[in-house]
Amino acid sequence: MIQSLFRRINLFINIALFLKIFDNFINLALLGHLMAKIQFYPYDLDYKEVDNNSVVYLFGRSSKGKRITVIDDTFIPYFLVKSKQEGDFDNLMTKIGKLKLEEDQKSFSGVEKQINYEVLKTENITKKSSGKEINLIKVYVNNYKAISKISKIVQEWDSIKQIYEHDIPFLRRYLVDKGITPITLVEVEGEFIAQKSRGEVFKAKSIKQFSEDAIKEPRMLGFDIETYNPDGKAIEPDKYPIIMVSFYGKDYEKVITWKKFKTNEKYIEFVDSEVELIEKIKEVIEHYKPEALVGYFSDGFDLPYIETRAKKYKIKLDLGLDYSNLSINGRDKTDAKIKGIMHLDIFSFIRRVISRTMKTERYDLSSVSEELLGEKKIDVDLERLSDVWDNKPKELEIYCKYNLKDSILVYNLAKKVMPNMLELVKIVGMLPYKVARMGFSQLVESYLLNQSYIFNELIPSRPNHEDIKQRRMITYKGAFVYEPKAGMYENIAILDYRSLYPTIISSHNISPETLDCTCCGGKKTPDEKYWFCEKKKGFIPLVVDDLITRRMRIKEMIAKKDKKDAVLAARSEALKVLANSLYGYYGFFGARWYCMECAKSITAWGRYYIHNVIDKAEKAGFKVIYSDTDSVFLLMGNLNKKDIDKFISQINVELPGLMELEYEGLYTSGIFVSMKGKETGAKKKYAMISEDGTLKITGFETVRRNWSLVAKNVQKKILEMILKEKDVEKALKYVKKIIDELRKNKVGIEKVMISTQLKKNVEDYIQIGPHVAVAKRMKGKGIDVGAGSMIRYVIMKGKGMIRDRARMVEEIGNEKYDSDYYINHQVVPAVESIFSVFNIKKEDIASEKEQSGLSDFF
DNA sequence: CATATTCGGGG
DNA sequence: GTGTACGAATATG
Repeated sequence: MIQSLFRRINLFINIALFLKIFDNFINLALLGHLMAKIQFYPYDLDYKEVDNNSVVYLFGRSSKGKRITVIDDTFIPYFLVKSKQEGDFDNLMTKIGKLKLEEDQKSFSGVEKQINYEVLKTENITKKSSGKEINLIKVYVNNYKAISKISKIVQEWDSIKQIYEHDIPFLRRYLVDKGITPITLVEVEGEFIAQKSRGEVFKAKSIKQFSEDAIKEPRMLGFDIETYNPDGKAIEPDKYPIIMVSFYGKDYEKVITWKKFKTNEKYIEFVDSEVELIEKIKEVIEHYKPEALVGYFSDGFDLPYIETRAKKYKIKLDLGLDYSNLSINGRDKTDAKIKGIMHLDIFSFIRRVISRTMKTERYDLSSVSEELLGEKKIDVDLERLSDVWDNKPKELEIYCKYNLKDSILVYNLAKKVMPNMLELVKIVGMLPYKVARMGFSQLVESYLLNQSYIFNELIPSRPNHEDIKQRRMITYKGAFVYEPKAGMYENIAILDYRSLYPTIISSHNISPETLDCTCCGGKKTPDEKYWFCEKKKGFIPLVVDDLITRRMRIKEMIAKKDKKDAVLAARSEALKVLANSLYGYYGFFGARWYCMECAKSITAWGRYYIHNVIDKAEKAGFKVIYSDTDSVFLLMGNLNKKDIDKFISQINVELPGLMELEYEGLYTSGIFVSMKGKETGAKKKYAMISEDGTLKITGFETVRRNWSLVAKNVQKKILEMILKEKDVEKALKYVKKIIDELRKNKVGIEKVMISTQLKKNVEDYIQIGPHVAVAKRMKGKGIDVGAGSMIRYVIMKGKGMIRDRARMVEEIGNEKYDSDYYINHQVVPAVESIFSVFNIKKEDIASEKEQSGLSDFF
């Protein structure tokens, strides 16, 4: 019955498709093969080999707002060759020009197909390399696969020094050489053709960038699935079905589920089975026509899950604009692609790019939404979902709400970070789909590839495995961190260097080709034996200069506006991120422009400049209490803001180029704690309170998962009491009160519960921790737990090892939790380093007696 | 203490 | 994607 229904639906789709093609034919007839000129915003690209040719497909929005696929087969791939002797060029070019390879390839049907790889033509060109103009042979080949095939042969010849630019990703090469920036307006000449596709298809004769005008508000659709997942176990798409899916877009909200219950919610739609639910997913995407499909961890969860389920039912997920299937790539399934639709996993982008400006330590949808949108997920007990699904469908409505809310959050997050993503796309010139998944090193490299073409710089090759292995072993001295003296301080001014490393690269001309130049013996790097050219600006310093000055211009524009401009702010942020990443890129083992000497020199100069400020600050009468990389913490003492300003300008006159020391702010008080069991102050662990009363906590592990809530809360509370109210006595009393409540078992179970995730199956553990012991017992009771299960347990009173006293919350009954454990292993360790600053020992914190001589401590 | 593994995110 | 994330944190030898 259902089968025949599907056949009917399929037939219907096929008829619709036929009509569409027919419609295109009519268009074609009307056009009469007339060449047309159109403009569109490409937002996704793909390439294929057709008849031994490399063909590029550009998917985008036409200037009329419709979906369009532009086919371009005019680009000829190439690589570069450097010969050993320049005199031999003509002979060599002729020899290379004759290269041709044939290869038989078996196709699906077993028919052998012949593939040709051949050199189409050769050219003599020049490029800059290591600061010099060099002559190269540009070898054009018939398709992109031929690059690796033919370059490998050429590389072996005696007359060849080296091959270059044979390892540039094809689409990257295409975009750079054609001068096309994704998402901005591109002009194409050609004609509309009939081809199976969602939207129009246009065959290009020529293509060029038209303007910097960028696509406005991509049409987005947020989505999220819920799956049947008994016992909160590791996720198993092979075993359990998808039970719900939600979508949220502009004027669109929907939840689809296949268990019926009574509801008045209009957004809930019922189907009869998981099969129908998957078909419905396809239908929604077909009708909504999103340009961007956005999910949260959808690369690693939603889309792979949907794909696995669809495969089980033999449903084709031909969602691409060209009806190609959804493809899940990457060893760890971390890349889900739909051709012609930007699938954006917003989690990936936020964690990689946005995270550096965020406070949250966890990147789950709820924490991220709370920080960026000011709202959380709906709080439901997901562990019950499978039970409700089986036994109490009446209660499913709240789960539908929960499901929809996730899509709403994802949609709003995507909207929020879209300016950042699109600005990065424009600057680095890479596709949104890619940018959303790139780390800093890749973003930087993408930008450098673009800039190389503009500056006519030869692109260095990727390192091979051996290089990477060696590079990984190299370590070098990093930034300077001052060892603070533990204690509480008042009136602290923080000064820092604005963009320290980028301005060092620029001011000291730190670049691979300016390193140890032969034209001038420049100033030697402190602590090192290198120097950098003082006559000719290097490629990367030029790029950094450009990034810094562009950002300054944008900041001026922002200052002139009275309203907050999200796009300008995003552009400024993107430029800053790229400039800041160049230092790390020099030292990154996978980098094309890897330069360990450069990275070393940057940190060496950094140490030099920060020491310089420390020394001069002390001479000027400030007491330095802390310093890390690019910042110094000064005690104001008898000095005031004017003295600070004077000091800063005194430093700044002497700084070269774009380097600048800035005033970060004044903090009314701050606390530095000592290292565990040691006298010395801990680096990177302090808490400060600024003039406006905001608390800044750095390095304290207040947010770690396997701490009980009571310990986390106490730590934060007492930092506030000490810094805000400057009342150590109150803080101590507070801790004692909590300890007393623990002793009397008055603190609620939810606050002493500890959550730890099982990393593997219970049987596989050799070391039995408390959470494993609990899991074992759960198994004994027939509760199915395994790798991935979150075990929540409480340590109970009694004798013996801690693991034998761990109980799951449901087991507790009238028993009491072990107060001593929570006092001595949770609360006291969380606060002892803070109190030891005031000479209060842990015995004093935990002692049952009311502290008699508290005043002794002050 | 060095090396191997696993985790995140998702239900 | 001219392919095979990544960097931190934890577990094991």
